[in-house]
Amino acid sequence: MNKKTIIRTLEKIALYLELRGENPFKVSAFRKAAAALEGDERSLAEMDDVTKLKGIGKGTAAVITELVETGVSSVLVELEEQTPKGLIPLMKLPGLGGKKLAKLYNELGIDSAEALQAACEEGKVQQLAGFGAKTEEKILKELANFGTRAERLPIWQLEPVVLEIETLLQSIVEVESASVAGSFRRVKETSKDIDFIVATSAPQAVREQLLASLPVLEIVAAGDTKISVVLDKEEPVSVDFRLVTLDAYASALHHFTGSKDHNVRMRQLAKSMNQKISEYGVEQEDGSVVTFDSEEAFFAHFNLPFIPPTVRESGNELERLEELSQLASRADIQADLHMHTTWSDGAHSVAEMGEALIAQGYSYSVITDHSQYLKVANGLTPARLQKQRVEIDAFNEANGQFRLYAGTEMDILPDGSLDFSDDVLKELDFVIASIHSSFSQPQEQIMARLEAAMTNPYVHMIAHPTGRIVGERPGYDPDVKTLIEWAKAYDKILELNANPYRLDLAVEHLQYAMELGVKIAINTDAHAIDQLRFMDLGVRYSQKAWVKKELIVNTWTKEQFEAYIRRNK
DNA sequence: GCCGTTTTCGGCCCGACTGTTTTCAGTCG
Repeated sequence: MNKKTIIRTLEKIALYLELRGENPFKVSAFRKAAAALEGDERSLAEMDDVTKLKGIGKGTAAVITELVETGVSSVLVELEEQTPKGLIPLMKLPGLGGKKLAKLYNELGIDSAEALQAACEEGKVQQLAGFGAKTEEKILKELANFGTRAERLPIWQLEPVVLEIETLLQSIVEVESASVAGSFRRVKETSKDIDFIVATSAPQAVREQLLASLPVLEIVAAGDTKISVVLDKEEPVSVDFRLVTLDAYASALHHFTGSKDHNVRMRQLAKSMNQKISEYGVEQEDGSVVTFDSEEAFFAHFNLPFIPPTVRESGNELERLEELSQLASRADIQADLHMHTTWSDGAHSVAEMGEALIAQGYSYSVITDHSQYLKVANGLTPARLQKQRVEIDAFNEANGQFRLYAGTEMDILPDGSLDFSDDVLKELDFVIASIHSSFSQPQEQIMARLEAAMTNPYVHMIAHPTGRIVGERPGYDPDVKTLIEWAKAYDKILELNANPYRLDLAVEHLQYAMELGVKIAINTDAHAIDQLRFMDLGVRYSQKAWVKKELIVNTWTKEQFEAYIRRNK
């Protein structure tokens, strides 16, 4: 019995209890037990006594033991027998929770979406106590687009929307301060909606301008402090705005950045100090409310260092405070080691990219256009590579301290050979190897290709090591653990590709890379100047895996970097 | 259901919004 199955079973039990209208604290006890298991890195076999974990007691431990010994949970089986299957998906219908669904089932026998629709159309629902005509109408409306809207959207779909809204907020004079919050600010790979915190003393004016300027598909709620809309984008995007006064801004930003578990931990901490955290500030024992100029000041109030949004997840981050200073921030980044120009499939010239890199504040970077195999991307032959080098040299002569290195993003071919000979590679400053073809090969073949790159003395880095697209495709299925072990053995760099389509390596793999002390490079893979902005996203994503600054190659100085790239020459 | 240096009962993070209510329950984040 694996741990994941046990975690899922506990969560299922919680869901069923919720559907029966059970005590919410009992429901959350099962979820907490699941979270406690998930948050512990040990395997089940390594734990001698699960009840030692905080959140697991007699009841949940009995479920776990039974699962380990028999493979089934009698508690869950019984719940499943007593609850109609059709009710489960209805939990996702906005506005309906366990209590209401329990009532609909108990009093009207509603056990499916179809039955619910029929009951609403017959006007039976509005006759129930606690329900009314509006509820019935809302249920019908939600049933109409039930299942048609994506539950969570990938970060690359949300990022441009966030940029657009940020620009709009900056143009509204009544907005004193504003920031995105929620899971997007924590750089989660997918989000259910986008949250914004807006400081203003004129909420009505801000509300009017937002509603007038945004492509609103639907207004879900529009109160004095909260506006909730669905925007008309490729996929409908839910956006929440919280309007607060400037003195409550830092507290609200913290509160709505979450995560939920992080907030719970913070509130418990406050409570132990006889204080109370709300989104408006921190209430003291005497009833007065302290507010803060910044999130830094908020954390300092509890004698904590600033905890970056990206690590505010399980609550365990409060146990890892001493590691926070080892995390990288955007200001630590000296270089971007992977990008394209008009020589292959990029939108800007070498000189234009160079200027933009200097404007980013970098002290060096590498131009890495595609290699000859990738014809669709106008990949470079050895001859064109030489011509490009002349252009790069000219740029360097004209630009003093900043150094642009000549590199390549070389394809690893389907047959396991590399796209350039060693004679070509050794002339280059920096060699990236990557896979862009034959994704569906069996794992052994993919690994043989990667091994060819790993063992070549002139290759420095493997780019986007799994080829995944966030929320779209899993990639080419390498044995990532082995790949990371090779990177350690052959002293190669693995990329954290910062493009929101990729975020590759993913957090779980970065964590293993950290265990082994493998070097990581955070690169934008920019095909145009405006994509250089993804560096910030990549750096913050690295924080989620607690990647150490010293292992991030592009935080190194130019001299350190040169020492590494010349090591085999 | 879980937890405990206010410890075996009584609380469990907190507040906004909505719709249903004449003071609150349910849902959501």
